[in-house]
Amino acid sequence: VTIRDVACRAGVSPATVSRVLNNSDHPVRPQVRTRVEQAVRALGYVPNRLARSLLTRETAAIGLLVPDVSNPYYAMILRGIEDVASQAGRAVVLCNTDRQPDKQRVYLRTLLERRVDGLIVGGGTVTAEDLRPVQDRVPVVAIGRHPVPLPSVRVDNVAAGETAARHLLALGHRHIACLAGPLTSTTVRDRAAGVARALRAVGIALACRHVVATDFTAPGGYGATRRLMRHETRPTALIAFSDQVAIGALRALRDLNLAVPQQVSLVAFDDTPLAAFVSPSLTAVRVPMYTLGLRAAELLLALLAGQPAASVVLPTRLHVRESTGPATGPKE
Amino acid sequence: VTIRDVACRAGVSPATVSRVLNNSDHPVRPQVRTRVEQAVRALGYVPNRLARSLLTRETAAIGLLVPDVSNPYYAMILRGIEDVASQAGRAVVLCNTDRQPDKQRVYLRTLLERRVDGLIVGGGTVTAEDLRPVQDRVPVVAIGRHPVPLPSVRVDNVAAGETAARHLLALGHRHIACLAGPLTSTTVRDRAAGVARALRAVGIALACRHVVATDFTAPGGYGATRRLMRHETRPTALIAFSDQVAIGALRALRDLNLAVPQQVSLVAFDDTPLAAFVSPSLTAVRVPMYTLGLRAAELLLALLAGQPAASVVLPTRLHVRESTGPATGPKE
DNA sequence: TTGTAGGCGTTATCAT
DNA sequence: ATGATAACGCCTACAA
Repeated sequence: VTIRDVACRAGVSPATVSRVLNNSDHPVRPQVRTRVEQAVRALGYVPNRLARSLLTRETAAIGLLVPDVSNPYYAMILRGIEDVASQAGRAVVLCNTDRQPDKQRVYLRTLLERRVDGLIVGGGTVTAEDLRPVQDRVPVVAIGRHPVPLPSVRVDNVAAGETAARHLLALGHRHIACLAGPLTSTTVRDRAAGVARALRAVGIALACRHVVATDFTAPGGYGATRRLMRHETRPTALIAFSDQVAIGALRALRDLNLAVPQQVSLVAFDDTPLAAFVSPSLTAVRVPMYTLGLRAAELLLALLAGQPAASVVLPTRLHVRESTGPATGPKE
Repeated sequence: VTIRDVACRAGVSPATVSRVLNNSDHPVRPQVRTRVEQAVRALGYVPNRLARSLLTRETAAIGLLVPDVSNPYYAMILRGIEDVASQAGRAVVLCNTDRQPDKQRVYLRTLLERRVDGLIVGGGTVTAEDLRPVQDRVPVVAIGRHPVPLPSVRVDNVAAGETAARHLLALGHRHIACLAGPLTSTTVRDRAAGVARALRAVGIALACRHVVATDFTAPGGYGATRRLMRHETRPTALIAFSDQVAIGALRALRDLNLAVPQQVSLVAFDDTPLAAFVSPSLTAVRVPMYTLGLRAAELLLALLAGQPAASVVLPTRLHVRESTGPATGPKE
């Protein structure tokens, strides 16, 4: 059932139906308008956006490329994006890349074929080469720092890393290690750089083996912690690059009979709702994930509206809770 | 740049280009084929799926309606769906309904306008009326039990509820309460029904005030637990309807100086990766969320391929960990 | 083996 | 105020 059928039934032309449906500013006699509306209802007519898009060259769809939505970090970002997109009448097409270059390429390609109006990329792992065929066709907004120059919404992860490290340094910790995420992630690298910088500022070097790569999961954090704590010179403080990793670390430390924070302090990143509820509650650097998505979507919409792109850097803040404490002062 | 431009540059007709691009079984001279391929590359031609879809009446897109992707439960489901969809060359359009009827209606409508090939609904909150205009246009698969008859993929939540309750009964618990989710969710109602049934079987009634509604979050679980434990007759065991809720409960119990499992036992639902890592680790009924999404997508693809729809019921299993123990036998 | 032409469902332009 | 007509970019009979 097409617009012609409706036109037929209402005894008008397709053009008129179109005008009624789109609340066009073109004048339509009220009589006719209601006749059309009745016909629409009677026939259960649902306009075909494909046909419309073909003509208008707008799909009202945006693509989202992230490593993995089952990671709460990206799930929250996605929620922020979808909220503003839907409010603007736009649909979100989701793609999970798992940080795999070939997946990324394929997804980017199909998103272009689908003629999304714009897209948002996260994870910091899309290359300039992947993006070249995309960038001059549709606006692209990045979440997080990307190797490619792109309008972006991000937090200053270097500063955040420094904040985490300084907190521990202030508590007297000198042996600090990182439970990082995938080392291909710019976010991970920036946080590690921040930690390293804060340590260097007080004359401490962050040894390579004190930055343990893992994935952003609790099991990953668990394994990384156990591996790390095997070393003869155990760190007295850990910085986990996500809440999930921190929760895994917490369990590993418990299994190793290391009390948190009495023997080992732990700082987490992200600060999802869980951080405040686990025991001990996690001292964490809050990253405003929902807002990250929200602002990214807003930025993209602005670009689509022809407005200038102003990259955004959102603030992070350290929330001190139970998982950090003074370096074993009493004993040593 | 359209297919005509490519045709032009390659010195052939659009039809030939189309045949090359779609690997049509229609014969094309190898020479010509490579000429076309070169032209495609030279021009950076990206086919327009909208135009294609308009003609073929297939968009290779599927819609997904869930309450909230930032809930790990749905995030995992989404991941499962997206994995099989992308493998089948299909895109997933995500919609967050927040269980709000009007949002659902709007989304269903726009998904129809976009001519998705089919859709998957989760959350058990879509009504028959909402679905009527949809169902006879595109195949719909449900995740979880729905008030509407629909091919579905689900777990037996009644049985799962029974399992959880029986575990506690076997440990000697007689005062059992539920930290439920939104009572509009069929999943929640089924689990509660299962618990009630198991209790009834041993002559215990599940009082209304022992089923506390909340949302599926840690703060929600925290608040619900505190409210519940104010009662003079405290339950000795709690059943939380998600891991998040359970983690909130764990914190509330700690704040109330109630030891888990010594004074209060706790069973969780879902069993996300976190469950095994928090302390005490959670005895939980595992719900295979990823598989739920996977199978739902497979079911939808089967329907789209014209194959018959066979609803699926996935098994759940109780994983006993640290959060449950015998009812205060020694003391009472 | 290749090309031509018609149409998928809309909207925009130009008449009326 | 309404209608006819021509695209939008592609696929697919059918013709050559």
